[in-house]
Amino acid sequence: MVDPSPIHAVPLREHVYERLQEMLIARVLPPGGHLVEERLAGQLGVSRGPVREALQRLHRDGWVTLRPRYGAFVNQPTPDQVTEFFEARELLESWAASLAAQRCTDGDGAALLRICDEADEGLRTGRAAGEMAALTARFHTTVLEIARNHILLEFGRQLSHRSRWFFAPLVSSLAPRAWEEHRAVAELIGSGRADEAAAAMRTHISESRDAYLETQPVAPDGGADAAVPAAAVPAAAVPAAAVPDAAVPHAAVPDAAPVGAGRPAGDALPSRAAPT
Amino acid sequence: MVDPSPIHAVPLREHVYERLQEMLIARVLPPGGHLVEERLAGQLGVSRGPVREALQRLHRDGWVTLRPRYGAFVNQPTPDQVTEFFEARELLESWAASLAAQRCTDGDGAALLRICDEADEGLRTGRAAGEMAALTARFHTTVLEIARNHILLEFGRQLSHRSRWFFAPLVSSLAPRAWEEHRAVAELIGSGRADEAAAAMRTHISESRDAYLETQPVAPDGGADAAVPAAAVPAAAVPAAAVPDAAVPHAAVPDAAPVGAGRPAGDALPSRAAPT
DNA sequence: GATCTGTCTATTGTTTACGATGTTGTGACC
DNA sequence: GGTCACAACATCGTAAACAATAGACAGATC
Repeated sequence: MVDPSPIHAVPLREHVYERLQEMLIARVLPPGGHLVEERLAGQLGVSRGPVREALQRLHRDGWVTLRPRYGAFVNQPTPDQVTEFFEARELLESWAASLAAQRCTDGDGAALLRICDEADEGLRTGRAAGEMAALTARFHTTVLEIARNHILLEFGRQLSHRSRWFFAPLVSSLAPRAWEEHRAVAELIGSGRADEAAAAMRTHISESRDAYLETQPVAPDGGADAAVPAAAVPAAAVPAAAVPDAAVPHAAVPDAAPVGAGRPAGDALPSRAAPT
Repeated sequence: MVDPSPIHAVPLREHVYERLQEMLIARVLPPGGHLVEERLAGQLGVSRGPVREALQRLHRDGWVTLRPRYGAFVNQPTPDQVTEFFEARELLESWAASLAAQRCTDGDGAALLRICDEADEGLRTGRAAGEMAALTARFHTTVLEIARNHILLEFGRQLSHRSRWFFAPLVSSLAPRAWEEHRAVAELIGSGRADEAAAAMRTHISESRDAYLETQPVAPDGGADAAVPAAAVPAAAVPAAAVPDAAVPHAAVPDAAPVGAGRPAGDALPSRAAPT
């Protein structure tokens, strides 16, 4: 079962973690679904060890719930979680914008604007939604990097991933507006106007939250309720959308290609968004 | 070798994680030291599995550095890390104080003040430094809880633990002053004055940083994790540039009592500080 | 003497197998 | 209908083994 390609520069658990993240974002692993170590291990072509470790990290990062002796279940955002998520983002990122404005070099500012340019180009040419989402993630991560605080960066990265998860079904709908706001933030950061940059970022995230809440009905809190009304869900697919959270004892999970199946480093996965 | 007590409500890795944290705070595992899975497993009376998982979590929480095929090394705070740490704390906790002031119930306010009372009592009677540190942690965690944002709470908890680690050697010296400030914050939160509470908390943490820097000489830079080159290169992997240099290849680590040796739940460890 | 090279050792990364334990759901029974 | 025993399932932990590799060390070469 050892895969023939000898390149294992990074531990398997990392690959598994990323693969599972992709599957969660793509809703291949639907909210409420039960993640069984052995089944995942079989699907990914590894043993249970790395899967266990990846699941624990997914748990710490808020993707799944680990019930001590029973298993891992895919989280689905409750209204409270959505509120808290955007609140945290608003805090962290507006502060990051402020710090970034104070610590921004010419190169940093240029890098931010380059991302905006690339996004504009992408919007004109109608690039894939996944790529645009990756660009968005890169913009926000870059702001965090310019702020030059590794703790903040780490926290922000966690939030950024979850953001991709939330927005996966409707990512394209709000892109043009968002990128106007991104550019405004970038210019304020580049010119060192800290307070204005922070305010702009706060507004941006606040609007992004409103857009999310208008478009995306959140699951009712308690969880006993099944059948999320698929009404307002845009045509953006969502394969197994209405999943009853409680009681999906054996949610059938489609197969997936084994991990680490020979591929040196580039790892041509559909969307590799998390930058750096 | 199976431990005779049958009560394993929580996974062993949790116990191991907490035990290792204690050992790190107590400097039983000294900064720069090499943590060898098998040795720790032997010392704690468990197998390698739970130790691996605990080490990975310690890595993710910033306690140790994990070098892919070589091992786990205890971090030691560099000046930059100290700066970033207090910066992050100042942000998170002042924000939390503001939110807490807006969302504080009568019971919440009373709980905060009760902690302050207990601390005053402890200061008068000269209670152990470890207990006072635990009280401090509890105060800050309680503020985060009153803010009612689980993401913020989780981030704050991570910072709080590291705080105990930083301050372990000098925890008693700044206690009385700190508790005056704590009480001031508590009263502002209790009376709902958000902006003032935030400012007070910011001041408190800022002073706490100054006290730390005056007393504690920080190690010269070049320590733990790699330096992120901020923006510019999005794809570059940057595999841990600056190595721990300190080079304590086989730091002798004293023995420790096995984990989970009997004891149902109360777990009478010397200082059980992390509240909830 | 300094540098390069090859070997050796220690430790991690991963797999496999097994037993113990806790959770959940089910069906018998009252 | 409600309660209890039981079986199925999945995790949790242990143990043992092996491959791969990073680092240390000794030896050869310049």
